[in-house]
Amino acid sequence: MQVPCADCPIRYRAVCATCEGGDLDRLDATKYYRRYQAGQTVALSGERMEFVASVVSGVAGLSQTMEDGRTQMVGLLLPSDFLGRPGRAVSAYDVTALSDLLLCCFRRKPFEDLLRSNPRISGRLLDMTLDDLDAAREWLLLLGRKSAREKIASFLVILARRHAALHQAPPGDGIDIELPLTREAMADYLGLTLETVSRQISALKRDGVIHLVGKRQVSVPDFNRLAAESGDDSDGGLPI
Amino acid sequence: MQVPCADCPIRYRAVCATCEGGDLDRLDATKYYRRYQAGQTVALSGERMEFVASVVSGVAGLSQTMEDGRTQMVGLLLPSDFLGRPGRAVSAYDVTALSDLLLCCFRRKPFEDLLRSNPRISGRLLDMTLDDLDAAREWLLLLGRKSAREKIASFLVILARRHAALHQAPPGDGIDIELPLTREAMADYLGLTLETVSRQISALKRDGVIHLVGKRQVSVPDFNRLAAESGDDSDGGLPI
DNA sequence: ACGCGGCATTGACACAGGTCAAGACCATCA
DNA sequence: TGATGGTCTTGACCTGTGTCAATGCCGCGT
Repeated sequence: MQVPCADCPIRYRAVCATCEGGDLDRLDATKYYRRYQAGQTVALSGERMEFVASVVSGVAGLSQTMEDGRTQMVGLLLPSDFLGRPGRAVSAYDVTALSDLLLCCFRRKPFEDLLRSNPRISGRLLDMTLDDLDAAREWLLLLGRKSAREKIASFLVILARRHAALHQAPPGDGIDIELPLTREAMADYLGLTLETVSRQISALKRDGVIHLVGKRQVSVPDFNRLAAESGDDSDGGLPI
Repeated sequence: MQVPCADCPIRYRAVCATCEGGDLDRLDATKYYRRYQAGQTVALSGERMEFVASVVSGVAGLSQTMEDGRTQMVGLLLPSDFLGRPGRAVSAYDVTALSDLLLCCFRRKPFEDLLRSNPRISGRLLDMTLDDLDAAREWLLLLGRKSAREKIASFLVILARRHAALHQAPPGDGIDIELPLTREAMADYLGLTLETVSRQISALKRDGVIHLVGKRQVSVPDFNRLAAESGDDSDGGLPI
């Protein structure tokens, strides 16, 4: 049931991207897959997690919850993203499968050994972590300063960009974006309530910025228009 | 004018923490200091930065600005924190000295060589980056879900914790916290306006949670009370 | 001693987004 | 075919925080 690393869909974007030959064989030998259904819990904050993993397909969310129940999603893991912190077995977040999810897992110990012995992998992980940090900081701007409408537009832009990055094609007009999250999960991610998410999506639709196909798919007639609604610098940062 | 690494105040917390003997000599030989006055710009978003650095003393802020001028601080660099991204010379953020600032700098090239050749340093940097990521994610919760009052309290708690961590003593009652930021900088960091910051500080004072000594120093009669106001889990996460 | 400029505080008011509540839509299952 | 439960939408109202404006505080230079 396992795909050989050489044929893996995330081969060139995941932690293993820079591996070759022997290293890849080694990973191939120790990896194992895990599947989760939408809604299932992958790990709980404060509990041990015996593995680290790459997301092969599907979407996972990292979230934090306050004592009174308020919750904020603090990370969205899409295919090729890395889950878990080497050197710290206790999860700092609740990890949930937001859609059906396939993980490519490595037990901690062998993976940490590999990290220590192989600068290719540790370098790649450092780079991915720095990217995560940049993404988190972009999210700080979104949560701290953007209006609800801008938040929704930004979120759609990010989904489109990520989708495009994985398929190596720039996001253009007329693309369809699949929303892998419920309105509630979007609200958790965007620091809003689900009602506000719903209202703003309706407003963007009313204004012709997006069209809805069913409830979970949006099509974007004019990508630049959407990008403009997001409030970000139009020049759009670094190409990835 | 340079302190030898062996006597450096941030010796055991900075990127260089895990270095010894020859490595330390090598760093000692290539490092150089830079000083900035409060308010000075260290780097601008989109411009090249020729060095990476550790903060020796003082406070620096990373911030992002939207086209219409809204700004959000996305990182606060305190003594021992690392500034700059190895492998990417163009700064993604505006970097400002929030107080008088002393940086211990390394030119990019030699530092990147060292990173490649020395797993001690690259491992330490990975660990620090993962800590930064965790800190950023805590900040996401703060920006997305906390009330203005909780934001202020959380900020004070963090300053107290960081101060304590550097001096290896847990934050107790009766401590004084020096605010190294103007109300405006605090507002930028907390996703508020300076007026709201001012009002909430006044409210915390009125309620006896804090006392003000001048405008820039707060004393905390009951640390647990303050921590409770922050809305965080009381058990307070991992000890550092 | 005085006036100036930067910071901070406080008040009055407006408004974006939260809260509460009612219903619509739609797939599933008896 | 209708009942059920999950998801989403929409409306009416409320509240926390932003906005705008006035004033206070304090260190500094002359």
